[in-house]
Amino acid sequence: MARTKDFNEEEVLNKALAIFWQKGYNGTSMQDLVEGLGISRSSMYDTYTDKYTLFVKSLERYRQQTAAEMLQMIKHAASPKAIIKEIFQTVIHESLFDKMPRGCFMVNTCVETAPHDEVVAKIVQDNIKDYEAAFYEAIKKGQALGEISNRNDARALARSIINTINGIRVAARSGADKTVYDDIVKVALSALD
Amino acid sequence: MARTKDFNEEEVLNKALAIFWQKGYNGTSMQDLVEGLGISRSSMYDTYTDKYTLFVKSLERYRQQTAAEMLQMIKHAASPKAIIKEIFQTVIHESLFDKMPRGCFMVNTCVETAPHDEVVAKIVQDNIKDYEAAFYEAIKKGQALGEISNRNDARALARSIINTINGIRVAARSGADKTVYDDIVKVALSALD
DNA sequence: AAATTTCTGGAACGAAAGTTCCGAAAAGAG
DNA sequence: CTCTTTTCGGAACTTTCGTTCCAGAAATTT
Repeated sequence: MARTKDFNEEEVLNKALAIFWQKGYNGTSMQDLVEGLGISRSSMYDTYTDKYTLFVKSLERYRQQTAAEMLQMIKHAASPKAIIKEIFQTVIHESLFDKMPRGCFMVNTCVETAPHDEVVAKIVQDNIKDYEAAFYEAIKKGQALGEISNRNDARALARSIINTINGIRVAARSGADKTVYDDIVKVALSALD
Repeated sequence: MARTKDFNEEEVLNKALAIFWQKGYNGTSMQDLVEGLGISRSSMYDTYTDKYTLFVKSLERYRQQTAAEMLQMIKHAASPKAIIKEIFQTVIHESLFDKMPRGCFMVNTCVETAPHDEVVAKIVQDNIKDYEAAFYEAIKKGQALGEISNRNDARALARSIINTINGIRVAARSGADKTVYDDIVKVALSALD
C-alpha cells in the first residue's frame, strides 16, 4: 500500500553500533547519530523508537555478529589450542590496527552501562556465558586430545581466557603496544601447557 | 587576611571521586556533584575550576592513593608470591562486597574516557607503568628466591597479572560471582609455579 | 494515473546540561 | 571593633540534550 524505507535498516543499525562502540552510550548524542547514520531524526525515531532502544539493538546486533563468528571458529576447529591461539592473535590485531581504539563493545558497555541498567547487564552476562560455554567445550576437547594440560580444569581455563581477552580489550582503549599484548598472550597460552 | 573555606578540600575531592567512580564522567552531572559534595555550585567552581578539571583531579587522587598503597604492600613483602596472592584476594573481596559494583576507577576511565582525551590517557598509562614496575620487581625477587618459576620472564608475568586484575575489575561491573573470580585467580597463580 | 500510505527534513519543544554572576554572610587582620 | 577579603547559596544564562510535530515529497497499489 505504501512507500518503502529509503535505507537499509540493518545497515543503518551497523552504523549506530559503530558510533556507540566508539563513543559509548552517554558519550553519543542524538545529533552524533543523525550525522553518522545519514538518515533524518524522524526516520530514526520512527524506526528505532528512541536512543536507549537503539543502543540495546546495537548491542544485541554486536553480540549476535561476534558470538556467531566465534562459535563458528571454535566448532569447526580441528585443534582447539590452535584456535585459541588464533583468537588471541585476532584480538591483538584488532587492538593494534583500529584507527580509533574501540576495544570491545561488550566490555565497554559492561563498564559504562551494565551497573546502572539491568537489561544491558543481562545481555552482557548472557554474552559471557556463551563465550564461556564455547571455550569450555574447546578446552575439554583439547584436554581429551592431550594438547591442553589437565593442570587446571576446563571451566577455570575458559574463564581465565575470557578474562585475559577482556583485559586486553581494556588495554586497547588506552593504546597499549604490541609487546604488552604479546607478553600477556604468552603467559595465557603457557597456562594451557 | 580573609575567610577560610568551610569545607575540607581533599575530603570533598574524595566525595567527587566516589561519584565519578560509580557513574563515570559522562554519567555524572554537575547537579549530581552539587548534591553529593555538600557544597554549593559556586564553591565547586571556585575550588575545582570546572567539571573536567575536577574529574582529572579525582583521577589523580585515586591514582596516588591506590598506587601508594600497592607500592607499600609490595616493597615491604618478605614473600612476593604471597603478596601477589593477597592482592588478588583483595581485588576479589572488593569486587564482591561493594554495594555498587564500582570496579576500578582507572579501568572504568580507561574504557570510557582515555580514547577521547590525551590527558586522561596519559594518567592511565602512567598508572599502568607504575604497577608494572612494582610487579616486575616483586616477581624478579620471587624468581630469585625460587618461589616463582622462570618459565616466563618477569616482565611478561607482571603484565599478565595486571591484565588479569583489569579483567576482574571489568567482570565486577556486571556482577560476576565468586566462583568466576576464584577460577581466574587460580589459573593466574598457576602461571607463577 | 490516481489515491493512499509512509517516509523525509527541518523546525520547535521542554528539560537538563555546564557555567557564570551577584548580593549577602562569614571570618581573618589590623 | 571595623575593615577587607573570600566564601556561600541561589538565581539566571546559554547551550545542548532527547524528543515530538508537521507539511511536503515519494513510492506502492488499485
